[in-house]
Amino acid sequence: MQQLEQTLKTALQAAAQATFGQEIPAASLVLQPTRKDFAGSFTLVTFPLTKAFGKGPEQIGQALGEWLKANAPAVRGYNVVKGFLNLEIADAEWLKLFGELLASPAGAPVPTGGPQRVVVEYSSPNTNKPLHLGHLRNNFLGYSVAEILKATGATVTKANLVNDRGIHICKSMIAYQRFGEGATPESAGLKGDHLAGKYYVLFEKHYREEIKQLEAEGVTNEVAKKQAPLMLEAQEMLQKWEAGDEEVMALWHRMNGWVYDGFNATYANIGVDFDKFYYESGTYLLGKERVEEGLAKGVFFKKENGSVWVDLQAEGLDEKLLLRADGTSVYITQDLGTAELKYQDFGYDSSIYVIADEQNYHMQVLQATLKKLGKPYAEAIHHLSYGMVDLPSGKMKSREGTVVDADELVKEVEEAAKAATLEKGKTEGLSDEELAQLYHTLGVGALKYYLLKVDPKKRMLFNPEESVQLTGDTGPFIQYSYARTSKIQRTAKETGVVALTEISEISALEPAESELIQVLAGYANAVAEAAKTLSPAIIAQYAYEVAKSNNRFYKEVSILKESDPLKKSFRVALSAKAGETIKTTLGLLGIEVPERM
RNA sequence: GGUUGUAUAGCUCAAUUGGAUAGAGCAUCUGACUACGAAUCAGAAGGUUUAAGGUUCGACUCCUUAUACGACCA
Repeated sequence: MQQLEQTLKTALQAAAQATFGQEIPAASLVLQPTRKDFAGSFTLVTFPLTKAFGKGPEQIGQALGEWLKANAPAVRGYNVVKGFLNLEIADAEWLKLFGELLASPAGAPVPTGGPQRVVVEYSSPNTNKPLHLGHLRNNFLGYSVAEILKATGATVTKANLVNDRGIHICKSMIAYQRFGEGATPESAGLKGDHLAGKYYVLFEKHYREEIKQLEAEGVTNEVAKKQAPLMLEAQEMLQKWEAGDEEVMALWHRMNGWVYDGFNATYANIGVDFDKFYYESGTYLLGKERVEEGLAKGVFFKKENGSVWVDLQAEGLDEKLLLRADGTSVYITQDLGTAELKYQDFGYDSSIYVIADEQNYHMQVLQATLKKLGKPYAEAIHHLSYGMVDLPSGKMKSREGTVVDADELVKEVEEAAKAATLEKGKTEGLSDEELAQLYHTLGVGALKYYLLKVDPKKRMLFNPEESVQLTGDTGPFIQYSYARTSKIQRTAKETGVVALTEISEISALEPAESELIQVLAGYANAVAEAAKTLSPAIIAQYAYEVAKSNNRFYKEVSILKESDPLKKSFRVALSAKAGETIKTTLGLLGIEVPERM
């Protein structure tokens, strides 16, 4: 694509010189793909040239187009609609472009001049409850953004900061001590994260009852919340934890171990991975050191009660608490430590935090605070802020039992894929393991595509019925398009058809062919744009576009039934390239492709 | 109260960053399988882009004000 666009731009400059004796300013020399309803493949907008050239937009378009048609071999024809010059490209140019595509291997890096060493932090779960739908959007986004950045040639580290300490963990532990009766994941027949989550819910339930009880005795709600025995116990446990109490630590290790086993199973199931785990329990002390450093430098200050604050009013933010009066840390304390650890470990020039948009303010504070400390990595911090996932019934609330559990959801989409596959009845000869793998590929593919196709920064609605849809703008639609190309390649191999490598002998192209080539050539653009904006949605849209174009090509021209052997092997090659592009593009979203479905 | 985000077809989302007649999918209607795989393709219908002003050759996009919903900070 780069080369063809360059050819056209050079030709346009020559045309402008020849007809108007002037250059087209670089800012105006932007070619955009021609809209569907008009003839042509590339469009130059001529409105901006009217002043410089002293002519009307249509006159300019006519003059440039006429010159190009006569003098530029790449341009086969043109048409002018108002201020738009649409250029039709000669088949030979499309073939040359296809030759370039064939020469560049699948997944070749797309250099963008963006950051080279990147840390993407995502997932970052709490160890007191299992993953839910909201985490899925986070995990899919983080994984995908990391893959997209890798595709630009960057060295990317996927990091997971586990929130493994704090009062919420103690709540689960207290409830387990009281009601657990020594249960283990094995004895309970539950994944470890679900087991821990069960006790967290139990804590909340009994805690609410205690509050009610106290209120009945005439205590105000506010006081009751603080004085409920369960809460006092939990706080006592937190202090013991900070003091390193042996018994508490043993229980903490034991329960967290269960939870990690559960998380790892979920991660494996949804196909995300990490290069590095950080634990809040291992970073909050370093964070406290940074607070001390800030005090020593005089950029933080202490209030009379001993709490430590940073004043960010000059940055348009407020005063922010960094350390409580009793010396215990708050959320941001450990963030200061973690940022530094990550920098020590990986020396990033970009550090991406995949965190929901409710933390926008928090992330601004973190960055501003690091700047105050004069940390060189403060500028490298980027918050990939994404919107919440809503359910048709409203917001997810664990307290009201309206959470969608991640493991459950995956099971459901697999079931839907299974039902649809059995109905189609096209999978004869596949083993049970292969079938299970297929249902998983399709189900998770549908789910990932559904969550990733929406612009990350937008709040989105999760419709359970739509998420398991397999037709239309969905993951399986694109996977199906791939499966067809795969079948073509298998049959071609069996019948001894060899994909063309020397394209110069092909003469005329069908519209569906040149269009597909143009779409395939857009891969680099899509990756560059997605990397710049940290938006997998752009990749999802591109994948959909490729699949559509590939389907049209499949429908409109014969591939294996073509009688001309040269054309046949050209089309086999084009189909193969389309399949390959779909595979690498979906790969950037963490979606796999089936050879059959 | 302060800061901030969002508002596009019945529903869920796009719109190449200021360009053409605002596009897809779902749902509705019509057509195409003795055709390389119909999980597909072709088509119809569906819009005062929340409202009112402004900027200019040109606005869903930028500016002002208002309204609605959300998030965060006291």
